[in-house]
Amino acid sequence: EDKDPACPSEPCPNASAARTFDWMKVKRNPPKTAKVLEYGLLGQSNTIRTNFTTKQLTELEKEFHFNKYLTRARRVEIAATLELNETQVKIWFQNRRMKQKKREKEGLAPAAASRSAK
Amino acid sequence: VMILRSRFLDARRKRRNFSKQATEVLNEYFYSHLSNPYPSEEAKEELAKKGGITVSQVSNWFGNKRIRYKKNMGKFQEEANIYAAKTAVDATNVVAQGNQANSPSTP
DNA sequence: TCAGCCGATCAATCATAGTT
DNA sequence: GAACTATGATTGATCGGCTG
Repeated sequence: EDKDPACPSEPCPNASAARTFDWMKVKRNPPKTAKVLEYGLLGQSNTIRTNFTTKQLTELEKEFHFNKYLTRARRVEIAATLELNETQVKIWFQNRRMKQKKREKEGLAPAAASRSAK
Repeated sequence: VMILRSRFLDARRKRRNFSKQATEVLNEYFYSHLSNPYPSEEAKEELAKKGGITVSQVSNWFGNKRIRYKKNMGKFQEEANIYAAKTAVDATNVVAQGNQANSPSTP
């Protein structure tokens, strides 16, 4: 069985095997969280994912238990207290809510789960 | 500012590799839909059922697979060929168009 | 017109399981 | 058994669509 002649060189746009489809080219914009802080050491933007400290996470989690949704005022408050952007706080709550939903959904259907008895 | 990599507390991360069966089902879908490997919620449920895993695990698998595949396509060529031979439905462009009565080559 | 939310996904990273 | 690789899960952040 012969598939295709495989293309030696070049971006052969018609190879049944290894074609590059659009989804493979998708590129996300780097996080805007790149702060150039005080120092002018810019150059490469800190396109790094912010690592929240345990303290920040603890506070956020605490707040989440109190309110699943934040008001503008509360968000400003928390952001200031934890030294985060309002956006970061907003996004954190959004992600947290999704996580919560996922948890509930999963923890509520373990039903039959027995593959092969080992 | 040092480490703080206190990622501890995550004892939950007790990973277990999927069964051969699950991996088989997932890869079959992935490679037979290589032009658009984004299963719908229904498809995910179907795959989850066939593979004996959860829908979330199916989502995680596809997420990881897509990223890793495009990161290093060459590394998956062999695997692609293996599964490509198994199920070939997908054609260049996704599909759809209203016909739904017969599938050309499918037992 | 526009900011916040949802749902899905990305992308980097963690921690472990499997190989060499 | 260390060193390296394969892989499942987690998560801050992005994308597109919908809505008040």
